Amino acid sequence: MPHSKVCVSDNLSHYMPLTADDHRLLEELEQNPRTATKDEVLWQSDDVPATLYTLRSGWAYSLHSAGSGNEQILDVFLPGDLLGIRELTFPAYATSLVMLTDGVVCPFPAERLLNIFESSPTLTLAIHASAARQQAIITERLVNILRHDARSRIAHFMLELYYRLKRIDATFTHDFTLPLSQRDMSRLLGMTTVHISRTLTELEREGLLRKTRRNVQILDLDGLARVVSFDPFKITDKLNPLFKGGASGSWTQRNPVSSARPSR
Amino acid sequence: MPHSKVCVSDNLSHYMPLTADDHRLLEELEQNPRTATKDEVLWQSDDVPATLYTLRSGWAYSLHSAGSGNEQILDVFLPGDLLGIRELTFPAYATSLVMLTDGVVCPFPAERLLNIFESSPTLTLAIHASAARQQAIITERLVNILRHDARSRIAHFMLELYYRLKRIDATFTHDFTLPLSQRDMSRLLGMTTVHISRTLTELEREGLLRKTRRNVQILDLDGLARVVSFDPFKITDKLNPLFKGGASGSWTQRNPVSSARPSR
DNA sequence: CGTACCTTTGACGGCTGTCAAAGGAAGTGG
DNA sequence: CCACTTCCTTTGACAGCCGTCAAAGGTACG
Repeated sequence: MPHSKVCVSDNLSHYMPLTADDHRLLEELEQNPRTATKDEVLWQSDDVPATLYTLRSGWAYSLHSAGSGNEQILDVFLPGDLLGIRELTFPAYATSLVMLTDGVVCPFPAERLLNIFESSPTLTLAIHASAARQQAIITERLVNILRHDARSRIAHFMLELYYRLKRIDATFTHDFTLPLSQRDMSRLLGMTTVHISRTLTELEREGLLRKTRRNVQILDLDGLARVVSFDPFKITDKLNPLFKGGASGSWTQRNPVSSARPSR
Repeated sequence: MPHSKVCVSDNLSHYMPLTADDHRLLEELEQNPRTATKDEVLWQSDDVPATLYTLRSGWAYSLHSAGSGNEQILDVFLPGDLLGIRELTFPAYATSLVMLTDGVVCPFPAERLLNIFESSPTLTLAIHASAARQQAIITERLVNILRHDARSRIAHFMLELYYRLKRIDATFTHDFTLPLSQRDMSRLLGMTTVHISRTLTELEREGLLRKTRRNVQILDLDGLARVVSFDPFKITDKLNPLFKGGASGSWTQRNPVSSARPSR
């Protein structure tokens, strides 16, 4: 297993302190863990969203298919992520969800999430903060893709993963498992596998990054950051100070704005 | 004024029936309308999100800036849209919001939205459905950009606008005002203005589309749809049948799943 | 040990960016 | 109403990044 187990509580408590009740509500979501095998499809395009998942261990991705051979990976999900919120309100999924490695997922009915919305404003806010970060990751990646060349695209994605993994894994180093093939990366970054290969070779020749079949070594973090400015603040755990201390009750009495974004 | 006034009630009631109380809550958001002039900046990157807006009339866009001359337009907002939800939970905006035309906006404090979340589950759901569609528009556009050439990018964007405008404007025809310059389109679609110009000329020569300085004529809707398959269902007003009839109360008793997505 | 998939490398072509220049449209001030 | 400025649009020449096609070697798995 590439990474240890992370539960949704661990993830959401990054955003704000959760009460014992909140933790209990989240544990209820994870009462039915089951193993999932690499390449297993948790849902497909056109399915009606009814079951959500938490990802306890392993990696997964969402795949947007349009015509034959025209596939785009949208999300890469890591342990602790909540799967399916983005498309919950639609009458049909626009993407499929596929396991990238073996792992453990916890399916739960969508209604349970709605019960949380009714019973805990704090958890509701934390879940929406989490969903907003998932969207921000996509947005940052795709903005970068639109405006930079192959070298920058790959550097940006590696920095994204670096910061996301460091957040969930205390034992994390600059040498980590990456269960994505070059074909996966091509479908994520909008390039051909041929060009992915060429560019990885170039990055290694420059001493920035070394990718083997299932590992990545970040050789020069600052060098990568010079290639492309990835701003980890864009997917920060920090909340809008309006919401400091959680949501319930005191929404109308505004908290003092203790710290705006530190100027860079 | 390019388009008539549309209020948030009109927008959100597309998703589900709203009660009189819901309409009243939404009207409270729009108690302070004010005019906004073209190029006016409603917020900037790094501001702390505290005030949200509804867009009553006129167009606006959100702009992601990274370094000098490196700007990307993320959203194009039309009358009736709610501005700022996407970044509400972040400690700082990642984008600026700029008026594309003169218009009328209604600022309201973020706390008011949170009060809605507490008092109306139905409205909460409608607002999140709306936010999810805003995200889906970005996702569809950027997936298309990654996988298609300039002709398809422009065709896709025009079809997106066509369906979005038809939704809010009953008097809408195939000949409509488009307050976007070619420079704006270049920042939206990730191309240079030079290539936008070339490609528009090509599309007109093919009899698909004619763009003048501030108008667009869709000459051949089916022809455009053959260039790139834009699927209006991906940004549909239809809700997940789980939520039919609104949110309150009956969440735990699942409604019968009346109709899955019609097969195409 | 054989098969399927992944990765690497080379040659070639095309789409799109860059650079440059000129014409047109809109707004401003006299 | 007319100069003047500024921004937008168009067109051409050229270069470069990246896709396509092809083939070969490597790795994992049964």
